[in-house]
Amino acid sequence: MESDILDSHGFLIGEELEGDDFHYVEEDQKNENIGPSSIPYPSSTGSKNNDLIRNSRIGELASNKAGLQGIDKEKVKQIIYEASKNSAFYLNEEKKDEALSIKLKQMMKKYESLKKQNLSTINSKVDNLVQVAERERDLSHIIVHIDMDAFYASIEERDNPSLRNKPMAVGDNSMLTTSNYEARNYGVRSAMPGFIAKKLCPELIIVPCNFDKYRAVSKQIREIFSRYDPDYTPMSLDEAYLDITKYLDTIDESPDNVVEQIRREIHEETKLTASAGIAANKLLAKICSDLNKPNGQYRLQNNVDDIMNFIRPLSVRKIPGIGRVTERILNEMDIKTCGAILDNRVYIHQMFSSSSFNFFIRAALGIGSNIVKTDHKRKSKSISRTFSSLSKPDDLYEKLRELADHLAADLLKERLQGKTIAITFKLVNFKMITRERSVKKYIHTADDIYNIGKQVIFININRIIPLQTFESTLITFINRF
DNA sequence: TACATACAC
DNA sequence: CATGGTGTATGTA
Repeated sequence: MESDILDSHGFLIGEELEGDDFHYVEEDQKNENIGPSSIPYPSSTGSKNNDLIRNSRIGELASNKAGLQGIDKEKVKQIIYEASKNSAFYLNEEKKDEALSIKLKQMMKKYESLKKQNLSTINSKVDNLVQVAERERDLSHIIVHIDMDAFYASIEERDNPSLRNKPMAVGDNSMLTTSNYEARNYGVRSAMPGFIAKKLCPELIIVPCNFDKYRAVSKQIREIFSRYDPDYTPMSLDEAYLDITKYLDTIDESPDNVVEQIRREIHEETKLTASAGIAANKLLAKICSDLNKPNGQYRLQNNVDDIMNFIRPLSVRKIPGIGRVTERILNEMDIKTCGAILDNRVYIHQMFSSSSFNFFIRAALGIGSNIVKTDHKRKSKSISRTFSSLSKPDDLYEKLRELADHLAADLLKERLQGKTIAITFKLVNFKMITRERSVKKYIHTADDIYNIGKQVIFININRIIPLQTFESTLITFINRF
């Protein structure tokens, strides 16, 4: 996706928030995670409605660059706010935001006191840790990240020409998974409810998901990937990492030309476009693949100076693993770019866990993994469905039955078994509660899942979840292995 | 182990 | 007439 506020390198600073396509990932999820998860932040001022619009998921939906042929950003925000403000969903977002603000405020208290201290004794220790990270830098591989452009939407347009050049999205009235570029001009984005999108763009055409088709196309592009790296890592149906180092040894071509060729083959064989990033590791390749979207590629040379010049002005939000919340925390400390992470490394060190510190520092140095493998061991299997409020426990058990049957069937396909069953209740107010139970022996049958799940539900209906709220709307079973 | 949060897609 | 589903990592108790 094209950026609007560019610095000398063409990188986006500050603004951003285009958020990529949002895809259901039904298979081959290789989420190699990364970032700091729950950060022990405490703190902030009870921010109000306006802040919520700015900070929450709802605000995030509005903050992209709408406004070419459609409406401007303020208008988009306003429409989303009007459509959301009285909903249970919005209320829950507001609550979550308040909690976050309190934590942020406490964090800031700590930060302010740190700023008054003399931290010079810690300096050398921190610099040492930076040196340790620097020694991990490996510039010997050429890693490619390939990302299909508006994947689901492009497939639907390809197969139905009447959809072309019109604002269109894939999904349904309650949730969109992808929108095409015309729709994005109206502020219509993935992860936006269809009914809100329609308010932003009344002409919007919403096409239902067709996963079988997307999977088939995914298989096609993966076959192409395997020609260049048999050990490529698929991250989702439309995205993958390749290590083309070995391939380059067999041929007298530049990395850029090879990637052009991959993208050309994708286009010839699927009539779809892809974008790509080429760099020394997965972190950098991923960031690069976003820079010349759609239908473009970006090469970052395997050279420390180039990498540092590239990463220094980059908004922290561009780092995979730094999301809305972490960005907010960093911004609160006046850290907006990767360069600022390095400049404030001592504060980062004192404010965060060591694993978070290590993550931030490596990201800011442009250091990341360059291991690209196909094999992957799954750690959990889950199934979840949202349904309208239920009033009787028996209704809940019935849902449990259905989901347990499905889950067991899926487990059988992969010959999986596990020892932990977790159930997530989504209450009518959108609050999520999870309760789990581990057992001694491995289980995999629908009956076992059902029976354990039923106990978990039974206990919590009577004790933790008040009868009223157990008009919950969702159940998830998670099986850990 | 149990639960919550953050993140990606 | 209304805001999804699957998976991973991490912090805290």
